[in-house]
Amino acid sequence: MDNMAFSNELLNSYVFLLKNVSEKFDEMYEIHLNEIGLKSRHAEVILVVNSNSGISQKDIGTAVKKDRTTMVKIIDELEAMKLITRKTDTKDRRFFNIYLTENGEELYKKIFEIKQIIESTLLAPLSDMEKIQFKKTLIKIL
Amino acid sequence: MDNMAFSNELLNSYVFLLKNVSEKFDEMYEIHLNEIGLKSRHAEVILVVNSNSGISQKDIGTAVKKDRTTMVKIIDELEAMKLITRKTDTKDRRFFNIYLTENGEELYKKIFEIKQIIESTLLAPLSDMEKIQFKKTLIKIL
DNA sequence: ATATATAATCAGTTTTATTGATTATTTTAA
DNA sequence: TTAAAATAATCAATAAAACTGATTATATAT
Repeated sequence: MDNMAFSNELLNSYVFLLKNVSEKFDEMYEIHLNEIGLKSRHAEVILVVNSNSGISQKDIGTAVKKDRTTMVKIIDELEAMKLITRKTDTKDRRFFNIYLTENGEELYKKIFEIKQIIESTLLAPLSDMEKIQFKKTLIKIL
Repeated sequence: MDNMAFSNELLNSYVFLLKNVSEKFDEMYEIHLNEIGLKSRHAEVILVVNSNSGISQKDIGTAVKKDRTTMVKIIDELEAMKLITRKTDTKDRRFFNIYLTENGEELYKKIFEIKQIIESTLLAPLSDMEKIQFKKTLIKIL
């Protein structure tokens, strides 16, 4: 392309800006996750299970916006990696309760560190005030 | 899930907030695009071609982060919809120059309107000052 | 002239997620 | 209390999107 920089029209569009900023975070996130042998869909589930120990597959799916059959696959993968365990719910045996293993908890900590690194790297151009305002604005939109 | 609202930990993470805000925009964008028979990967290309008339398939690919073979497919689809045309570059016949048809230009206008609607809807909770600051911050991060 | 490089294309594959049917279990309602 | 309806997880088949690697046509460099 003659001009690889972003065009004025695009720089003027919130949809475009958000998409690109979000992708920038995602790309960096993915690179760091690959280094610890994870894909982002695994990390995502580990984060959810960490803050909702014993959650069901279905509810993890709701949280990460994946359907029930996709969750079976992802949970299978995480179980094969020994990062989570399925335990049949004693009150309702249709459910599995999902828990992090010790390895899973350690990996959670690493994922958390990665998040911190990415945020401090990519938000470096902002002042502290700007960072706080940025977060407030994002929460307002959500 | 017991508590479907977002957890404090997640609300405190820029990665998470950005991802979710960006998804919120995407979802609404997709709904509106479906109404005019487009997928977001088509709209994306129409926007690029609109502001870079005659651009090559490869360079569109660079702009929308898709590889050469994927671009062949998407351009084929857009051509079948009569929204763009391929014309062999007279200076270097390895290239196709891609142009919007009249239909394509009309659809571009609709896509632009959709963007405006989405932005004014989703950014409604923000004050004018906040909107301006938000855009400045996004540009700084990019 | 010959070798190298590049844009577009095609066939085949991979990845990710979906649909629809099935099993096991629980809840509802007659 | 028992038969019907509902629900969580699973499985097989399929779909959608993108990629890999080989091929063709053309252009550039030595």
